[in-house]
Amino acid sequence: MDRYNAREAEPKWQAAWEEAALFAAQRDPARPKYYVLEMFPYPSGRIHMGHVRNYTMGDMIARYKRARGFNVLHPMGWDAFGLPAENAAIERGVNPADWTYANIAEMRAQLRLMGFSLDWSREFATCDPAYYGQQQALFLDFLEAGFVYRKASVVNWDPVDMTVLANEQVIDGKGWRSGAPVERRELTQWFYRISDMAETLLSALDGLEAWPEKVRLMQANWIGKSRGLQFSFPTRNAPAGFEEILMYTTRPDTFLGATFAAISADHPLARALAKDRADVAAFCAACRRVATSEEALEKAEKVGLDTGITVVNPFLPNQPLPVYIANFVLMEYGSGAIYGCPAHDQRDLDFARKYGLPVHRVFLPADAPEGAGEEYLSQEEAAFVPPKTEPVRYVRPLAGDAHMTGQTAIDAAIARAEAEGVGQGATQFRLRDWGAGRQRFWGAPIPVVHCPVCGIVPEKRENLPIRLPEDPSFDRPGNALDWHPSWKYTTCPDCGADAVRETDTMDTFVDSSWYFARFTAPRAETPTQAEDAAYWMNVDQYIGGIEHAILHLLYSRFFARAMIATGHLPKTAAEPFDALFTQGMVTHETYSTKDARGRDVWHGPDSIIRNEAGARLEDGTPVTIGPSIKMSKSKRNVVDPTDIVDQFGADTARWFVMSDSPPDRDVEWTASGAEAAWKHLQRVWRLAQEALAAGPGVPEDAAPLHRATHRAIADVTEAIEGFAFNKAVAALYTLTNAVAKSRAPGSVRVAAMKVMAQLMQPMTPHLAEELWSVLGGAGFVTDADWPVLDESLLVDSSVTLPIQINGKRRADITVPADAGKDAVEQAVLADATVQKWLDGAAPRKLIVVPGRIVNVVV
RNA sequence: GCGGGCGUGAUGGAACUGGUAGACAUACCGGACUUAAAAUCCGGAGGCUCUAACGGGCCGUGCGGGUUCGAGUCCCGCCGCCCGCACCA
Repeated sequence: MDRYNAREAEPKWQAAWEEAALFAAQRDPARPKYYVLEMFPYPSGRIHMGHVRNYTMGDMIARYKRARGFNVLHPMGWDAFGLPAENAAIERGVNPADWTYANIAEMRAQLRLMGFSLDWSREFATCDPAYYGQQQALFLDFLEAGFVYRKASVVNWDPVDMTVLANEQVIDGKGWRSGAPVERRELTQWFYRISDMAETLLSALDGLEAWPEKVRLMQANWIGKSRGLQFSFPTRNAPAGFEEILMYTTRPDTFLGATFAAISADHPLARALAKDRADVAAFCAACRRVATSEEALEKAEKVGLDTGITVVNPFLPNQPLPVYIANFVLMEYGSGAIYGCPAHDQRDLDFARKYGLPVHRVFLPADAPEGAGEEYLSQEEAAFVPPKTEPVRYVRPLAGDAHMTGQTAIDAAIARAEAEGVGQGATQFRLRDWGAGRQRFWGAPIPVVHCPVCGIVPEKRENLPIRLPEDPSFDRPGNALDWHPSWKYTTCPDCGADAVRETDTMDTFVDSSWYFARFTAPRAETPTQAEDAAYWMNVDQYIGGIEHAILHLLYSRFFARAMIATGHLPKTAAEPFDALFTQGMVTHETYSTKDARGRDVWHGPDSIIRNEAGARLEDGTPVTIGPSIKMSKSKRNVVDPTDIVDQFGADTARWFVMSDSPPDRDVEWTASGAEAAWKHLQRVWRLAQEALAAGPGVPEDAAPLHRATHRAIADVTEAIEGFAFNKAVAALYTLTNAVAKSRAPGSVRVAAMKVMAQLMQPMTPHLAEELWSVLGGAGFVTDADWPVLDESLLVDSSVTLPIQINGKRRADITVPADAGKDAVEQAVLADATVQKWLDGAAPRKLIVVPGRIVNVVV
């Protein structure tokens, strides 16, 4: 009997689908649409197993929905701007565009081998001028509508590479590439006004019911809403212009526990003082030397400098508070100034003890005994920070009773402060505006011109796209657009004077913030096309990695709203992704040996001989087997999907990554697992051949196979709908076993195998086509309707009920499925095992759950 | 520190709103076929224990308690692991 030959069948069916243009989506208002999208890849050069898993999930949904009669849009493109292309240019002297497009060609070919049902006619790369030109048009509309603006801000600056660094690119205070100490610089930069939408972006999260709770929480935390009191304290001894300091607190109930105030080193008052006082200047400079990364901040000791200035708390006029400049106060949050309440904040307490400041208690645990120690903390005590919802006993209440919860006290404190004109309730967000300019070459140029006469002037729309030059050079650090001999020199679109282009390019997150909308009309002369956007939006199912839970998804939600406001999307697209699924990673064991100096040397799976006893290199050197972790080049625990396709075919890889592990968890790639998947597909193929060759068989055996087939239809359908692909695979194994055991007539087995082909089509489409074809199915199985479930076949005529005695299973009983409670009770009481346990007595209790279980209490 | 999630055989995992724990698979063991191996097919299997056998018994979902006729599932208290966020005032 012939084996199933994936190497021949897969290209054959891919070509046939292509020929029939099965996956080219056409707008068709008569049919319900379904838009399924996987996060598009960065063209790094090769696809990896993570891609295979991600796109197989999307393909399963796309193929399943198509079979259910939906008009499916399932596009693919390339998130093609970014630093790796520039690094390749610097290291190897290649042109970033050439490098990128070569990678795209390579990866496109690899993706096509997988047989995904993608509409390749909609493909684009974000580095295509046709794409980023429309992005520039969007930018101009956003600028006009006020969604984009310029402001000065403090950034991490690498003085060697001459570029701004993201916090993630600062390692131990040094630039990740240059190793130079990072400076904090104030630069004028482009920003998206996302913070104005903080409230909307937060409250709309509630409506995203088909998003993982985890992602919604992460976004909510990132937006970081807090309710508190904003107020000013009058100053003494402060320079002119600083008669008061604006502050913010979320715990105004601790107002009377304030014993000091602190401002950021970047606070205007600190800067003013630094001009005249060397000690202040030196201290502030030292604070700034610490990079803004969280890691660096956490390690830094909390230090402060007494300015000699004091502020007066209007509720404690006789206790002026010293004002410190402190390294832990952030200018970016609130107003850059705080008061310290050491008794109820550990950080403030550490600071107070270090500088010998008083520690005044505001409240005690509700059940604390009255008496000594009520007003001041002893030296050993930690700060008392109970949840706001917990009732406590106030010894220094600003307003309200002695006994109340923190929240009640906060509300009362705000009310009193407002009534006395001392401050007002205010909401703060952690979310800051999105700095969207990068001093890099390989990004979409920001389409504005700096004119010495007119200032910042938007480029004329008819001049878009503003293309990147095709001949950049990377022989010196910094932004190649800046060094280009001619590119930036232009004339002012308004007055015609000599002017220079903006050389900042857009953050690559901009590119990915609207590509899903562009896919609905990828060749339109405007960013989107109204009918297409109205028909295809929203994305019904979005699938990608959890690593994009915050930035990409938040920026996309912002962009969708800004695009609605500027007329590029229908109002219904404010939340562009109806459902989100975050898939787990593909992991693999790691293999290491030690070199002469005792350092780890990593080995790839294909250089290892692995058996039960362990692992060794081909020359016999024993190898240490490490835990299964995400496939990565540095640990070399990578399996190339193309190798698997060569060896077993795409269907095997697809089947394997859907098996065993739930899609939101990690799946461990193993050689034996891949082989087992391949064997299973071969087995299915063999069963089809056997079914075709089978004779009349045993007619009585037709019914069980018929039932097993419909059980599989029910289970696979439910599993796919519920994103439980591992259970869909399990249900198909069960059906396979049923066919293998069946002695039903050949025609019945052929019918079962045709259903098998239909149910396997979303996972292993090539094998499914081959089966469908030899079994005599009409047309493509890819184009066939989903099999129709006959629910009556799911019900058995009799059921076996377990019998528990005192909650322990002791026996079982088979009764007609429609047997009434009385009939079941009688049958149970007649059962030999039950009679043995009852020993002649009547049961104390008899619980019958129809169709489920019986419990006898003796 | 804050927030979230998870602990089930050798392994990945399954178990609907409390109702036969371990589906399905991997690895493993035994058998058939074969000169042999591979492939394939058939069978076994949570642990302990009693029995010559057929069949029983006890224990068992991280640990300890609770609710219930009945708990992997619900409640309380611990332990461990993973992930995200964090000088956020």
